[in-house]
Amino acid sequence: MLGYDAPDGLVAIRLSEVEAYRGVGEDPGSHAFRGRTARNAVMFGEPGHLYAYFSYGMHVCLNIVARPAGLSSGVLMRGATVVAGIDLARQRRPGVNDRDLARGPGRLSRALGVPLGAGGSDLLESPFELRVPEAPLHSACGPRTGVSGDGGGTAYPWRFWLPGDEGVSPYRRHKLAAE
DNA sequence: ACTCCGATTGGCT
DNA sequence: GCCAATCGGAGTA
Repeated sequence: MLGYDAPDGLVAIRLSEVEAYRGVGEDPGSHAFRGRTARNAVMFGEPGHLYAYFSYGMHVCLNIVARPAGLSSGVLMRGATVVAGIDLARQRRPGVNDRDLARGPGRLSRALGVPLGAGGSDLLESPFELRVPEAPLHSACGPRTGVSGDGGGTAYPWRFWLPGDEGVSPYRRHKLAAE
């Protein structure tokens, strides 16, 4: 579960789907593959911090840094259900079904109200709250969505989701590398 | 300086 | 199913 206490109120979500990205030279699908830049610097920093990036000119996507500082990594939060502050989440996403409030990476950041500028924040400190499930979850894994080129195929089956969970994002075929 | 394009979404056919 | 929206980063010159 991840909560964010924004100036206008608190929303918390329960994650249903994530994608893992490794780092320099290891993972062609990773923003860190070609080395450290100003944009991806957070991926090289402390685990538990927030790597936020801006995509398609309109969306903010949120990642949790997972590996020790000096390496590089990110876990993209792709799908979730709202478990607290649902009225506020509805305000932030007018006209959207409750199920769809956080079901997708761009939707998720909007429902939580996390701005791009929050990138680099420690998710273990206020105004964030990150909690891990008490018992292990049964998850499925498969190819990552939307990743083009070599990083998208079955060589990197690092999309993880909870089968049947309503917070899993709608399936989209990833772009396959040439065969 | 200039071009290409994306870890997407929502609206329209 | 198809496609426009929208803009910063990264690669090239």
